[in-house]
Amino acid sequence: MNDLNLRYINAKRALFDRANAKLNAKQREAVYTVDGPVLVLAGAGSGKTTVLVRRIVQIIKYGNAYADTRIPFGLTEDKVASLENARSLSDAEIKEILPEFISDPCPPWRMLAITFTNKAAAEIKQRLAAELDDEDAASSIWAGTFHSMCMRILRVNAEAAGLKPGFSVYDTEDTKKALKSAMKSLNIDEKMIPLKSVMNRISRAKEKLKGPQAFIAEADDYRERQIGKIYEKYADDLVASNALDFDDIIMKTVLLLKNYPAVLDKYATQFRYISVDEFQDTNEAQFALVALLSQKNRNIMVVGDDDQSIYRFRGATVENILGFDKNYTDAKVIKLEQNYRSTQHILDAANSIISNNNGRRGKTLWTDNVSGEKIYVRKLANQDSEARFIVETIARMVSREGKSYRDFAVLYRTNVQSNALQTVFAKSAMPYRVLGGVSFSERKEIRDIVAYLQLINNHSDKERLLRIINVPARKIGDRTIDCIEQLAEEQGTDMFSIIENATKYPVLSRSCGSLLGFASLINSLTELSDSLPLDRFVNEVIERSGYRHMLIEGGEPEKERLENLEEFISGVLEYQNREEEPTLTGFLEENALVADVDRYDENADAVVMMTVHSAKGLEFPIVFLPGMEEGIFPGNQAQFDNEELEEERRLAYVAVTRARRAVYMLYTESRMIYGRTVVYTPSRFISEIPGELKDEQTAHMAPYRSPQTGRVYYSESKPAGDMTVRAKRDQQSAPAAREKFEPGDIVEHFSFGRGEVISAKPMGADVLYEIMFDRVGTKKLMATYARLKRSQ
DNA sequence: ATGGGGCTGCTTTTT
DNA sequence: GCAGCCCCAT
Repeated sequence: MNDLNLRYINAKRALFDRANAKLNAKQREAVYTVDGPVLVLAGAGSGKTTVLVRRIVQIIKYGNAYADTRIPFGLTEDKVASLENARSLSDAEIKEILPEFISDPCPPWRMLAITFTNKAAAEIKQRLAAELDDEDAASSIWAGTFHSMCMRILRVNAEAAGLKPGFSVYDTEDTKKALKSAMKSLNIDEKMIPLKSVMNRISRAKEKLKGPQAFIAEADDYRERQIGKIYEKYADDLVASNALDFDDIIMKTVLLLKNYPAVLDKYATQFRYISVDEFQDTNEAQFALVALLSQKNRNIMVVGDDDQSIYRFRGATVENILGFDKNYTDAKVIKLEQNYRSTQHILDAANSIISNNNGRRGKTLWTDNVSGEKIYVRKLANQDSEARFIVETIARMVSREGKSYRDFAVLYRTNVQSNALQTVFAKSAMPYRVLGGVSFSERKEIRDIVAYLQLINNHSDKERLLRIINVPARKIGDRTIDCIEQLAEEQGTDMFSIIENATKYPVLSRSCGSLLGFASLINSLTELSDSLPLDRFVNEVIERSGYRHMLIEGGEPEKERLENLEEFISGVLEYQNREEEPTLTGFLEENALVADVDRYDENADAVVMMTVHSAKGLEFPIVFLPGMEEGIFPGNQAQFDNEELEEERRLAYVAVTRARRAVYMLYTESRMIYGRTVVYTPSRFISEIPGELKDEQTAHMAPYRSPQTGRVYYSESKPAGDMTVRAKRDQQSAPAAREKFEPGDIVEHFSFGRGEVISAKPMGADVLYEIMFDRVGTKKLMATYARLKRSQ
C-alpha cells in the first residue's frame, strides 16, 4: 500500500475515533469489530451496554467502514489532506463526513439483539432509538429477550412447531400444577420424589433439548425412570392443552430450526448480525439457538462476564462463555476491564475475592476513579443490631452529609434476611422499598381473570380451565371434574369439548345444567372477544363470569381485589392504546412473558432492599451487605461443594461491584435462623479482602429503651410490640412534648412530605398514625419517631 | 364448601 | 419462625 492510501485509511479511522471519543480504546475496538465471531468479556461497570448499542448503530449506519481498506478511485493528495485536517472539526461536522465511508451497512431488520430480561431489552431498544435517531429503524431491529424472540418465530411457524394458533404459555405455577396432576395420575407420591426436584429435572432436560423418550432411554435408575414417566405424561398434557412452558419456548424453537431446514435458512439468512447480552447466563438450548441462527453469516457477538455467572442453579452453563473461542476458533476476544462505576478500593476488594476462583478467564478491573474509602467491616451483636446499624448509619449520612435515601441499597443473600430488616425499617420512619414480594400478576384475582382469558383464547388450556371452572362457585364439584378429566382422556379430546357435550354422557347428568351453563358462558365470551375492544371485553369477562359479583358479595375484605381488577383493566387499556393491532392473543403473550412493570422505581427517594441476585446490573452509591457469615454467604450448601462455593464467590463479586462509593460488610455474633439461635463465623469473603483495604471494627449499638417506661431492653429480650429503633440523637435529647393529630389533619413528614392523617390509634404513651402521603402512599408511623409537623 | 389445625421444609429467579 | 399445603371436620 502506498503512502497516500495509508494516510487515507488512517485519517478515516481517526475520524471514527473522534466520533467515538467517549469510548475507551477497547470499547472502540469492540464497536469496530464487525465481521466474524466476537467475544466481549465485559467486567462489572465497564460500559458493556454502551458497546453493544454503539456497535449495532455503527453497523447499521456505516457497516464495516472502519476495517474497510478499499481506497476510493482517484484519491488525491488534496482529498487526504482535507480528511487529515478534518480531525479538528466539530463533532457535528465530522458526523457529516462519515457517511462517505459507508461500507455494506446492515438494514436494521437484519439485526438481532438478544437479552435475558425485558428490562434489559427495553433499555437497549430505548438507547438504539436515541442513537439512531430514527424511530422506524430502531423498531425494526429484532431486540428482545430469548423468549419473546422465540415466541415471534413460533407464532409464525406454529404448525411446523406442532402448535395450534393461539397456544398458551404456562408459567411456573401452571407447570407445577400440571406436573402435580401428572404425578397423581401416575400414582407417584410427592414424598418419594419431591415436586421441586421433578420440576428441576424436567427443566434441565428441556434445556439440554432432551425429550421424554431420550430422557427415559438414558434413565439408569428407578427414580429417573419415574421422572421420565412424569415428563412423558406432562409433555402429552401440554400438547393436549395446546400449551408451552417457558423451557418449551426455547426448546421448540431450536427443534423447529433443526427439523425444518427451510425455516432455519430463512432466519439464518435474515439475521446478518447477532448480539447476545449476559452470555454467561445462557443455557445449552439458548446457545444452540444462537449457534443455529448464526451458522450462516457467522457474525455473532456475545457479551458477558464469567465472573458474574450466578444462575448455574437454573441451568446456565458458564462453559458457554468459557469455551466460546473453542467453539469459534476464529473468534476475536476483547476484554473490557476499565470500570467507570466504583472506587479503586472497591475494585481491589472485588478483584481479590474473585481471584480465589479457578476456572476463570481472568480479568482485573481498574479505574481512573479515586481510591476512595476502605471497605467497612462491622461486627454486630445480632441481626437486630445489624438492621439498626444500617438504619442509623443511613440516618446519619442523610442528615450530616446530605445524602438521599435512594443512594443506599441493602443487598442480602436470601430473602428471609429481609424480615428482620423490614421490621426495623418499618418502625424507623425511614422510607424503604423491598423488591421481590408477591407481584401484581401473581395475585389470585388477576390469575383468575387471566385464566378466563386464556381459556377463551385456547379452549384446550386444561390448567386454566381447572383453575376457574368453579370460581366463582357454580356447583361443579371435584367428582364431576375428575369425571370430565377421565372422559377427555378416554375420548382423546379436551375437557372443554366434554363439557360442551355434557348431555351425551350419562355420568354427567346430575351436573349437566351447570356444565352447559359454563360452556355457554365461555362460548359466548369467545364470540364477544372478536367484536369488543379489549378493555371492554375484559370488563365483560369479569362481569359475566360472576367474578365481580362474587367480590362485591365478599364485602370489605375483597375490596382490594376489586381494585386490583380495575387496575388490571387499565393495564389492558394501556396495552390497547400502545399496540397497533391489539389482540387477545397478543395481550396474553405479553402478559405471560413480561413480569410486572418493573417494580423498582429508581426515582423514588427510598432505601432499596433486595437479594444480591436481583441487584445484578444495578448500581448504588452505598451498599450494605448484612449477613456476611459462613452459612449464609457463602450458604451452608456451599461449604463442601466447590462448584457451589465458586458460584457464591461470584455472587459476592457481584455484590461488591454494585457499589460506587462505599461498601459495608456486616456480620453478627449470633442470629436467629429458622427459629434457632446460631453462631456463625465471619464470611471467608471478608478474609479474602486484604487487611489494608478494610476498616474493621465492632459496632456497639445502643440498647433499646422503651418510650413508655424508659426501661432499657437488650434486643433479645425486648418486649412484644416494642420494636422501635432510636436514632442516637433522639436518645440524647429528651422527647419534646408532641403535638397530637386527628384524622383529617394535614401533616408534614421530614422525608415523606405532605400527607393526610387517616387514623390515630393510641398505643401506650405513643400514637400510631396511619397517614396517606401525597408522594409515597399510605404509611403507618409511630408519633414518637415520625416527627410530624402540622402543615401550614 | 370453607376454614382451621397440624405438618413440612426451607438459596438464589427470569421467562 | 413462618409460610404454604394438605387433610379433615363442620
